[in-house]
Amino acid sequence: MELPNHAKQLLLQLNQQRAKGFLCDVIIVVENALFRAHKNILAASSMYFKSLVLHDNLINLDTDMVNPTVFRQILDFIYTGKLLTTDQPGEQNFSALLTAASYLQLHDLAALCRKKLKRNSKSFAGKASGLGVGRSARSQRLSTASVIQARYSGSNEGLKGSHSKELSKGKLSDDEVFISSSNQENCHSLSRGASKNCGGGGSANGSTGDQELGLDLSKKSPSLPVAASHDDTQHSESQHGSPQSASVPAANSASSFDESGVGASHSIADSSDPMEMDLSEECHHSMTESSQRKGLRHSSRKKEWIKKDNAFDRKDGGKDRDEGEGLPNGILLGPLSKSVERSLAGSYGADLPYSCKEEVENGKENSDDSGQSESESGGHTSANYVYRQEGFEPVAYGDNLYVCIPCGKGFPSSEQLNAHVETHTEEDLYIKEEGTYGGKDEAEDLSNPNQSYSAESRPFKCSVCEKSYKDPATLRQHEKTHWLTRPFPCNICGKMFTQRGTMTRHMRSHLGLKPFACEECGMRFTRQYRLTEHMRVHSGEKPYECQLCGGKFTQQRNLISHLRMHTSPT
DNA sequence: CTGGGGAAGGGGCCC
DNA sequence: TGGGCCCCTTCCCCA
Repeated sequence: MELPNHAKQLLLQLNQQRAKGFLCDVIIVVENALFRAHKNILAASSMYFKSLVLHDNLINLDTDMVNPTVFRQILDFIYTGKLLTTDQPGEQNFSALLTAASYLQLHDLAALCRKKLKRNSKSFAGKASGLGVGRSARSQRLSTASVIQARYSGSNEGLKGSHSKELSKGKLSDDEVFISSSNQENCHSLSRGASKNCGGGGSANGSTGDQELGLDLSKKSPSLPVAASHDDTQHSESQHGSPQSASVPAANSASSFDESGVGASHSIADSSDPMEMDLSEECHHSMTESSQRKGLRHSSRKKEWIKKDNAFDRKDGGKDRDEGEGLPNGILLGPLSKSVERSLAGSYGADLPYSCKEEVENGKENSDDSGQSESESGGHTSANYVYRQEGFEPVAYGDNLYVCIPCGKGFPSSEQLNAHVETHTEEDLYIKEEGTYGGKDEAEDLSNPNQSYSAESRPFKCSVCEKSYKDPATLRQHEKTHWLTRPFPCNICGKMFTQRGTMTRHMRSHLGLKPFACEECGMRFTRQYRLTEHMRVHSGEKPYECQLCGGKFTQQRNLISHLRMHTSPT
């Protein structure tokens, strides 16, 4: 007995899950693009992947061996068994595919490509120029090898693996020759241990030297400008979307996020399949330049690397704001991956401490939110950066490395993401019922004093409820209370908050930070207000008086609970 | 044992 | 970004 389509259906489901980011537990960084996938699938497809995903949730691939376009094809191939063609000329594409497949130990795919190339052209070796790499397979191989040697000589350890051993034995296939020259393994292993060896030392992006310090870590996340200058095309509509109207990528190529409209000159930008979350060239370059001009801030007007200064509380022992400059764990690839990996090497595995933010905004709430989010929620030991894509909803916010692809919301853990994904059965990300929203009850709404304010004094009205505010910032702050997903997670317990201040305050309780001390008794408090309240114990002041019985209280809240006693039926 | 008050912790939210 | 205030809740003490 056998279900004929079982495997196919299973793969289909998995691919759909990949499209949604559901249960994805690994991120593959290719040059400037992120791809999400399932470890099991990758491990099943390649021994190389298997070794990579064994210990890491983030995989950096050697950009000399694979570019985002090719990797997207490969990922699609892994999940579907089908090789989708690109705009690239066939030979170039297959050549690049062969290189990448060899590198990734996807032997079936490599064989397929070889066969295809042989069929297409007998002179493949002389003609083929690597896609996006601009070299022939042969020269690519050689140059890569030399590059690797220059960069990593003497640093092979840890995962340095069977490939190099086999290479030394001279029994490698073409595929395997590539692999041995990959820096991936080195970086991979180093990233878990002493990734500094991968960081300042070399960049697979080919930029010179020290990218590790290329970020302007002192820069705080700026407020997001309004109105994107949409470059064009595919996803401009999503720029106008509220959080729930984020573009939903097609499921057949689930490889992450679209960056259409930017980086058009990039080698992958002309792909018809808008799935990469691609750090655009501009962004990437700005980083590179920045790294080259260490300490200088990039001048990209449109996109920028922003610091997610997430030391939760400076007063409370938050790390120095510029600590990132001295971060020890340089990562091999570009700044994003470096930072990602660095964060992965940190205390809270899934942190995405850096990202590139594009200052392209629609000026709507979601944009602001992302901006705010970017400046918030962070590990207590790392600065966070978020890559913000033009025309795309907020993606990975700080620690929220796990991003729901359909809506673009980020989550600090895969569990939370998975829980969130299930909510997509709901039409709306807002809990919006008649007269009830966001867990608030009607009574509270009706008692909302704000409603009595005139429209003149409070012109900024919430689109969800009837509350209105004096300024847009407060309105934005308020509107977050309607969101299903709270943007500010606690890095310790994962609890989510609508406001950073609340999260920061919450973090104090984790760490026992009580900056406010009573001069009388030495008792310490997490909040000034508590100290003020407490001081009444010493002064004997009881400013809160029950109008019914005359009872006096030091705390208003105790008066309130006392009043309940009066009013309760019992 | 129970209920009330005192004191405090923590979250929500507006300013 | 932090302060301030509101709310809910808990813990402890005591009558």
